[in-house]
Amino acid sequence: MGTTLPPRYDPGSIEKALYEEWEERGYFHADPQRVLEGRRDSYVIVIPPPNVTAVLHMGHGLNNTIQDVLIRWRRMQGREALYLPGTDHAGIATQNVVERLIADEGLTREDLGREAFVERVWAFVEETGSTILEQLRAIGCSCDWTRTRFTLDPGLSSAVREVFVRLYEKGLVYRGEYIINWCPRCLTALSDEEAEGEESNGRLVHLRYPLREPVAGVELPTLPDGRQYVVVATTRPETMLGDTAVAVHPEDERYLGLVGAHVELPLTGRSIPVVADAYVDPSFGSGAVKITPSHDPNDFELARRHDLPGRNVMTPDARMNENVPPEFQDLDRFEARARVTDALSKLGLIDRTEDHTYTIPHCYRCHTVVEPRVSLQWFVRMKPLAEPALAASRDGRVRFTPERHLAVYENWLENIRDWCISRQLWWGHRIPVWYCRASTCGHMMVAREDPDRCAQCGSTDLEQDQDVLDTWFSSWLWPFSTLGWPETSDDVPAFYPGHALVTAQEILFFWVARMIMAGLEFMGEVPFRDVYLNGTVRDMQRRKMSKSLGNGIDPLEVVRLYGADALRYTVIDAQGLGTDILMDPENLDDTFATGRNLANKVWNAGRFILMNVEGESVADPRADDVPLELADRWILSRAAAAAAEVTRQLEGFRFHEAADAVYHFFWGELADWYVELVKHRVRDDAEPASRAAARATLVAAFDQALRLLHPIMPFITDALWRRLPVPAGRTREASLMIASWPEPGGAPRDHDAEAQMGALMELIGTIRTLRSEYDAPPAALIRIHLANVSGALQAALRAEDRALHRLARVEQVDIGGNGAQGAGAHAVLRDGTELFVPLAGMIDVDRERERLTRELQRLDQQLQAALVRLDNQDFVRRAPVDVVEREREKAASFRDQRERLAVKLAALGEA
RNA sequence: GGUCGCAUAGCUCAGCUGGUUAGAGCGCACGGUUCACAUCCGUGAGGUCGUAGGUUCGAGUCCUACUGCGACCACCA
Repeated sequence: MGTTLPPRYDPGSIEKALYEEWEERGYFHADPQRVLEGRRDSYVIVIPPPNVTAVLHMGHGLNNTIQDVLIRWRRMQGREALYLPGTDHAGIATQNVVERLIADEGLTREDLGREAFVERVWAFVEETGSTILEQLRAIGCSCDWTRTRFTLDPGLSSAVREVFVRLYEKGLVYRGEYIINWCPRCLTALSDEEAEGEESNGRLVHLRYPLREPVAGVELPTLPDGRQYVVVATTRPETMLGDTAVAVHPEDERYLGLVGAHVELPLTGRSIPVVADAYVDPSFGSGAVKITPSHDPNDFELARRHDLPGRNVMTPDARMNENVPPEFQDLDRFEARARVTDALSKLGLIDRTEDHTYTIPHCYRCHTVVEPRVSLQWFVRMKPLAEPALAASRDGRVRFTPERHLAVYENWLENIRDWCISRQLWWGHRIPVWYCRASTCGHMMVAREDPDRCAQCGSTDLEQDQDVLDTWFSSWLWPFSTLGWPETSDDVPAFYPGHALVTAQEILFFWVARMIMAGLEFMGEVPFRDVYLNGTVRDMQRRKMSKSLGNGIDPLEVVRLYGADALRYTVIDAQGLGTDILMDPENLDDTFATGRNLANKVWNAGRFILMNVEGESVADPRADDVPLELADRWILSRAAAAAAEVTRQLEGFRFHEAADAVYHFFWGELADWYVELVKHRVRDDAEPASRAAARATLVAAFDQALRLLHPIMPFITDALWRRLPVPAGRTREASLMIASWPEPGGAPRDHDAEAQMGALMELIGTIRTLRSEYDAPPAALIRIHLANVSGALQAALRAEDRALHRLARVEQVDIGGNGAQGAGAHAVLRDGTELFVPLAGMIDVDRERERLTRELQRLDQQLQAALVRLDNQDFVRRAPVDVVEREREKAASFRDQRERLAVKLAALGEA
């Protein structure tokens, strides 16, 4: 003992060593045996695996802190808590990063070839891939690092294969030629979710398509050369080169005679038919639509219905191909757009052009405008998977917090479309499909193990499908693939299903919904009971933090400046239910003030307490022979209340409220009141029994506060907790991390003590207010008069007879009698106790008179309101008895107070 | 176009099952060197709870409409 703590908390000096110690002692490790043997219930959170190339940002900071709070809290509750870490190979994202790297060397991935390129990516991943996991340690995440997983690990890869094969065998995986979202820059297919709509300003160009031959009975405008024409509109004029029809609504009277006729497709000379289809909205534009089956999803569908051919006019990188007139060949699509418009204009075939705002899909990785493209891809049939997932949310097997996300989730599942899972990338899980290359065979094999010969013809000339799977095809298995599935293990039965899934709402569809589907399909159970969707971290202009905007906050910088605890507390305190979090990247001092200040306060309270309890043993305040005083009983009762409150809030994922509750107990009650109340009792010269009780209570209350705060601020709480003395005969864990959570109801409330201290605290507060209001010199001792003193206050004044003197500088208290005369300040406490402070020579009598007048008016209003209510027969008859009773008491008390006030006012007037 | 959400102090937000005088932090103002802490302590000002109706004995809380924001989804060329 004896080493005094420095007056300022220096997180840097304790965090790293503490973390290493926790890890070395195995506190992070979850043991399946303890669960399987029934000794403990599990509590499992799998991390949303960050991209392997990612660097920690505030979004991760918030997300992982929430997870760690839940994990640490449950661990303290005695659960076998597993926080399972890992990373995602992030197909396109990672491939793009490495492509950019080799571009600096003047190389493309084609230059390297597939094998060398993939090796290159592996090298990069091995070199940098643990960065983000290391950073999670810095913010205190208690992950079980012995179970760190990567989506491309052999085990997880075999899970991917198993799932692909099973779905194929069930007929839920199929291959087909469809129109899909294609990124012309990444040169791969994308799922619908990966194509993000972004609003942009374009032009809606109305084109004139001349009729091949005159049609009778249809009123159509004519060109100068006398030919009739129909007008069609498009935002992408270049696609007209791939038109294979024009469509009108079957009941559109304007065009009835036109169906079956042909128009000439300008610039190409091709002749294309007019078809009728209900998809066309007669009220939009001219009511006629150009049909480009190869470049528009709706047109693709319509063409299938009408057996129309497609005509692909673009290369994979979105340049015009050989299917267009020579003058447009090889032009980029946007360049072609301008040239086609020009050419049509010269021919007098542009009817008009208007500005148009519309939403077009962009690649979610590189933001290039997606080009719909017909190609041969692999898909998962989603309806059969979505139905059980819907049922699970409807019967409450999965709950969403905040609840409103449930509707979004269900809406998506109800309208689910098939999932395009093949990607024309090199980095990822290769599709486990082989094609026989023997000229007469061509057999396709879908296999768990790499085949060495064709199952049909025996040829060894096999070629594996060139494509890889969507990254999310491995992520959706994360809750069980990380536990070793499909191999049998102790981990699966011990830790599946898990409990909470904490993530950002952006990946509700990408990941959460699909995990629920996969869990139900392959494990027969939902992967977690609760889905908590945390808010988004934004800057003061509410913009999302991003690298490109440069408005991010580096969590490690915050840790360096204020410590991990300050970071954690700040984000947890800011995480209201369903709210975004606003932080100012320009002003870290203010942004993290809440957490930083609290850490400092905890540290200093710890200093004070340790300073006073060092060197001697302390008792357990609940032991029979400890003569607890009022303040002691009060703070112990408040500690019990805080435990109940914090627990309740955490159970409801109300992080802000949980943080607020600990904060209020710690700072507002323990530090501001209890510590001040007992300062004189812990001194060496204090009365020994009283001193012993105060020291015992101080230690017990601080212990409780540290436990409640530990999930949010693990470092500072453990560091201080370890130095607290242990009551004789008691033992304690080596770390707060594995100590027990104060269960609500574990200690009884003391309602008498709370009422008595409440009255005393209000009295002290009121005296302080009056002193401040009348500018009483801080050191000046005063005398007060009390009348109509409540029983609670009487008891409190007896028990804490020095509190008024110490906390409000009151040197004498006169109770009852008629000393309350002359000029002075008057106040009535909530329990009806009247306070009179004679401040002769110190107060402004006029001002006080004004104040009392205002007070009188206020009381009048309140009295009136109460009387009106009591006058209401319905209220009196129907409202609960205690409510009516309270109203009566209130009215009586208002009337009482009013009378007394009037007297005082009169007295003041005469003074 | 569809679905959902939000509107409470200067700012950011709590207010959970409708029930004492609607709260917190920050900011602001005033005062404070008492041996835990100025990253602190004490005190204060500041609210017709978006608008209009309704339900109820009672509404910040429930219902309806309106206004203003926002999110997600969507095939109007």
